[in-house]
Amino acid sequence: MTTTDSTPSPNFIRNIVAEDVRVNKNEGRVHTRFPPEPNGYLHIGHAKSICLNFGLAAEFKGLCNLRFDDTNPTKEEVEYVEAILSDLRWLGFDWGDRLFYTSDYFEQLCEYAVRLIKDGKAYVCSLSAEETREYRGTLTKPGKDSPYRTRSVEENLDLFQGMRSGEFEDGSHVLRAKIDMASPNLNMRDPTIYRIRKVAHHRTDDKWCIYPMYDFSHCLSDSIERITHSICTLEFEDNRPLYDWVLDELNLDCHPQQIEFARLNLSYTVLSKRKLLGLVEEGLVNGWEDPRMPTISGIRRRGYTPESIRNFCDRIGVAKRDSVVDMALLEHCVREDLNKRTPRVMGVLRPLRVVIDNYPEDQVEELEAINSPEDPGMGTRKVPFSRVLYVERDDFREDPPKKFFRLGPGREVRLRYAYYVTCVSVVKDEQTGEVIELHCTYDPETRGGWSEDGRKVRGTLHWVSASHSLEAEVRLYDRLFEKANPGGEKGRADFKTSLNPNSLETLTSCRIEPSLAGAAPGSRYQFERLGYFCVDSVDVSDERLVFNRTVTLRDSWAKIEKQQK
RNA sequence: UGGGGUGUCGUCAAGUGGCAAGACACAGGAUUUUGGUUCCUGCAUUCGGAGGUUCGAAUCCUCCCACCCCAGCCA
Repeated sequence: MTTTDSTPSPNFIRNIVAEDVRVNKNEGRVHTRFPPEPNGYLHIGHAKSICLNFGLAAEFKGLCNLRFDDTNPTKEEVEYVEAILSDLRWLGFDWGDRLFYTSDYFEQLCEYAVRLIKDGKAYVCSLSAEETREYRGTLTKPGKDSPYRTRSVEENLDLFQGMRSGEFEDGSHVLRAKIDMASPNLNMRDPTIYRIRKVAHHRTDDKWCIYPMYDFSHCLSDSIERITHSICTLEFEDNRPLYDWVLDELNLDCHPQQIEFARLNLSYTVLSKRKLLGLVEEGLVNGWEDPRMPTISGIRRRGYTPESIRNFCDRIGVAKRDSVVDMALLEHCVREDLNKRTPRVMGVLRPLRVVIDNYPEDQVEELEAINSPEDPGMGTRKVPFSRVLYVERDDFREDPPKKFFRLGPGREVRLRYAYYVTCVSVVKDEQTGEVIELHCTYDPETRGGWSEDGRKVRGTLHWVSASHSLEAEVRLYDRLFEKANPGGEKGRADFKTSLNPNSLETLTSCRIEPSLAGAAPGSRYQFERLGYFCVDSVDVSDERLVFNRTVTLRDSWAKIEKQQK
């Protein structure tokens, strides 16, 4: 559990709910719901809504339902409902026995529609989609009444029954609410509430060929479930009068309050199902679970913890203004969590061979290493040391710049938990001039990395024993987009043009310390000095270790180096 | 140029007539066998702008400006 779980920060929705409870509105009940449409995978933006809805219910000892808003069979699939269910469980939320589907209510919804027709509040309109658009008017010009608006109740009842029983083709008729074609709010210009779709539904199959629209079904589903606070995003503000209209006209005793908040935007990525689906369909990423995706399943595979995501959602707040949260905050949250919980381990991403000239050929020492400086309770392990090692290529410079504390010709550094070593010579490839091997000497008096004489070394390097280390593949992930706001830029440029071509770098010859043999899929480690990594949960096998880099460690040397340029 | 919303630090965000919280980021410094972690310090005399009310305004009033959403038989 994270420390912030119990201290929610104030926000306007919480204030509304707290006040409602205080004055005993809804008999003091708090009942929210999370209502995804199963037309894609959940992303971090949904996590904000999930944490808000479930969090409010928990805080005020209420309930939160899970409801699949499955009213459009052309876009929805069981694959998505299953993915959503497993993402929600992984995030750590529990809806008890309150898993619902709007499709559960199709019969009841249909009865409500009939009631509206009988009350003269709805009519069957036989305009084509295009004609409907023309009749609707524009932002500045009022619409015109449909010629079908004055059909009799009997005729409407008959036609709607015909729609339901499959007598008509898709698009030939719709059921519309009779409100006001001159309303300045376009949503109130006789909105469509039922349309014909002769398409199999993932749950009701071909039982229905008419499906209710969002504006009709959502408020009614909320009311049926006796929801008290119906929380949605800002773009539904204009739909609120319609939400209220339906419930008022039907005179329902349970009339939930719709409250809107700003959806999450995150820098360097996009959070829209449509755009994410585009990336998946065009093969620009490897599916919804690609570790670069801001989807819950992508983030999970990347190595994030549910706790870090929930903590992030608590920290970003809830408000009505459009905003873009810095990706650095998400990264901070996962580092904070992983720092406390992961064991440290040594792995060399880009190996450079090092021979310790004065170390006996056949000798191997088992050196003790601490598993976590954050938690001594995690104990220690043995790491083998021998004459031939690998260190990180980045840790050697033939011509070290200022403030470079690592290895260079003639320099002495500490090998973590091992010895002080001094670089005595450099072997280069005759053709390319590339450094391919270092020769060092070690000081036997510094075993464990301490020196009796108190002399100091500036740098401590991670390393592995060449013959004992394991080969591994490591995937380094970076931001998916180069632009901070790829979705929200002005102008016409396609968001995909700012995709980061270097968002994935695969390293195949990495060397990992032997304690990682058989590491479980999904298990997380800190590779010292490099970052947090997890064993990939998809591409694993007995003979192959694959790691995903969740996030780098903060790197103040990188900043210094950048400043020097 | 219809309607609905929103403007508080680089980025989020509290604040609802009485001294502008906090977090991230950033910049310094201390500790450190991870250039990690941790710790300390600094970082909005001013709240989109201009007027007004008031002893007192980010909060109330007036006007203006900017940005976001709405013309699916999507949600």
